Amino acid sequence: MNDLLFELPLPDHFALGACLEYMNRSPLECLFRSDAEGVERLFIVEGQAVLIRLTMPADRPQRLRAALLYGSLPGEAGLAWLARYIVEWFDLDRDLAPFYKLAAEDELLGPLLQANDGLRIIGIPDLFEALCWAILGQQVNLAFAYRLKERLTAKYGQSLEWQGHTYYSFPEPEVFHEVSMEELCALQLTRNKARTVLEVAHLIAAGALSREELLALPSPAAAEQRLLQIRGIGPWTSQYVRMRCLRDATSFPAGDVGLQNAVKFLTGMDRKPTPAELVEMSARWRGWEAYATFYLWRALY
DNA sequence: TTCCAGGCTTAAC
DNA sequence: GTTAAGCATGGA
Repeated sequence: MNDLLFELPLPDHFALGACLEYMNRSPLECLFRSDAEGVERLFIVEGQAVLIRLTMPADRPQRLRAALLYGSLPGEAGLAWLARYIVEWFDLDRDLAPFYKLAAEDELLGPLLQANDGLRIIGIPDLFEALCWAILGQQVNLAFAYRLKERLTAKYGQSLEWQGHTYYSFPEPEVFHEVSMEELCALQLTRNKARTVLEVAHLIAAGALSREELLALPSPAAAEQRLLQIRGIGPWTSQYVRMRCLRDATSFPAGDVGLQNAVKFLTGMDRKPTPAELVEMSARWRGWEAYATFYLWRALY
């Protein structure tokens, strides 16, 4: 089966190849499977497992093609949901021209722009997944964060075997209703991570927290404040979620150690810049701080 | 063994 | 409001 589902028009300054290079950065990623030409992901659409592959068709290079590898054809609403997810995933609605104009003149970003031409911030459209990924990534190295996500996903998510590979979808928050801290700690989550994941799962499952609600707040800063009210969610996590889920291009995780290391490496400083120094530096990227961050991260891999 | 990793909370100033 | 210490875990 390889049915065309739909094709999405692509904006300027988009290159699937550059996005895939980012997505291929870790072999430990469990929520999609990517290669040099495309990416495959398992979705649960209207309760049905649907395995999708995204590519750029050679005959229509300005389009992103979604093909159905396995599962039943979703209905109209399901297809619209999928298309919206993909737009959010690759940030296709954004006009990147202003960022490219600004970054081309920038000492640090200029070279990164060329090396990653057409890269967009790869989003995490689902709020629960985004929060969990940020929580799991707090204060641990990325390899370990990927292992934690894989364990959480394998234990509580849905999966599909197809052509010798196992595809996973991230667990729904409702699944954690009866899950205990001890159960999550057995997966090597610290108590703080376990407690925060459960708290977030309960809030979302109860309807007390949602992406729509956060986006409806008067400002991204208000959304950040709402997230900060949750115990276990600090500045880094809320800024990270603003950046990768809420799609706020001005979010700037100045406390991020990866960002600090990238700037140290690119500037040749003999120490990591402080968060205050990074904030000061980010003035020249105003309006595009999140994109600057995402491109700077690329200097590390 | 020590230090670091895409931090957070709490307590003290 | 700012800073310091404690926390917990794997990787190099």
